[in-house]
Amino acid sequence: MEVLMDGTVLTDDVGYLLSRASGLLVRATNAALADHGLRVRSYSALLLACDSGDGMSQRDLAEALGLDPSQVVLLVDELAAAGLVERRPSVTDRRTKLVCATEAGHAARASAQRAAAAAHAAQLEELSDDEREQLRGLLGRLVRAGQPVLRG
Amino acid sequence: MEVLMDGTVLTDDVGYLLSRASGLLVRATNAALADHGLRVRSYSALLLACDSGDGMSQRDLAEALGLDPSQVVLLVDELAAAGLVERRPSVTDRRTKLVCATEAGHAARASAQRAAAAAHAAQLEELSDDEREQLRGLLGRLVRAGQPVLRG
DNA sequence: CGCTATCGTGGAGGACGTCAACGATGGAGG
DNA sequence: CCTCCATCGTTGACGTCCTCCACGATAGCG
Repeated sequence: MEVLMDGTVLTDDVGYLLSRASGLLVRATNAALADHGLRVRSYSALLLACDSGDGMSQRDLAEALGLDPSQVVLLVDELAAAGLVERRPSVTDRRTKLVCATEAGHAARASAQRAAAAAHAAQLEELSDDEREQLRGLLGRLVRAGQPVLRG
Repeated sequence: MEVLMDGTVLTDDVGYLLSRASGLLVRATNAALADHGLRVRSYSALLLACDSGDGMSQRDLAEALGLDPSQVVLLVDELAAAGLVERRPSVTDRRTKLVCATEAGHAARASAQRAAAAAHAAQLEELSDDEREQLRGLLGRLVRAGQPVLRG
């Protein structure tokens, strides 16, 4: 067991700060994405669908997003209802449905990404470029250590 | 790949990593605190109640936790039902109720803190002490920048 | 052909976030 | 003193999110 001085003061606890910082950024990004009819959840799913050219199984989507597969159903339903993605049957496995971004989906992604990046930058303006990179590196290692199978 | 734009790849997005890392830590800490009948929420509130000797108004609790005051009501109800805190009337303002930790509350805090710190350390073992400190500093600045009024 | 695993889907239940309203109290101004 | 408004705790409503369990359909293996 190591030095456990973390958390003696709540506002200095890494977990507390992580939760608060995440909440602040999510809220700000949700507000920015509202104009585009998206939320962080659906926007993230749209991003993944766009970036995987051939489409992405809902199972892989769930794993990449850290969600339960049952949540992905509603998420894809919502995106499909908006015409941003479509479910295409896989030719190799008739159980899986590949989530593919439509042309409208790619267009929405482009404009939504600008809005998200703006909110993002506003929320992170406290940090310099180097510090942002530092933060990203540290968080990336934490996430990959806690969630071993992570594509990318 | 040397892409420097945030969000071009979802798994490199600071917001995504923040949300995932926070979720991982919260889940692990909740599991560790379950044996003590606490969750991260109630544990955090208990910490604040313990550390403010004279007690803490529910309004200040809400602000410190970043919650809506209405949520604090149920939170304190739960802790009070478990005998860990008690609501004492303020002598200077009869509207406010000061949340004070009982002796059982202080005891529970001590044992729960060990469990929480263990889960904490396990989840953060990927990082060195220096890096943890770095992370804490960066997150602290983010939170304080986004939530100007924050007291220790 | 069975047996087991996986994929998408649905539903139940709880935790959580947000907002609006209320009674009780405090504080400032006429 | 009395009136107006702000604040504190509380309640309720509504929507989002998470977790788990179960089902039909399909895959893969022996």
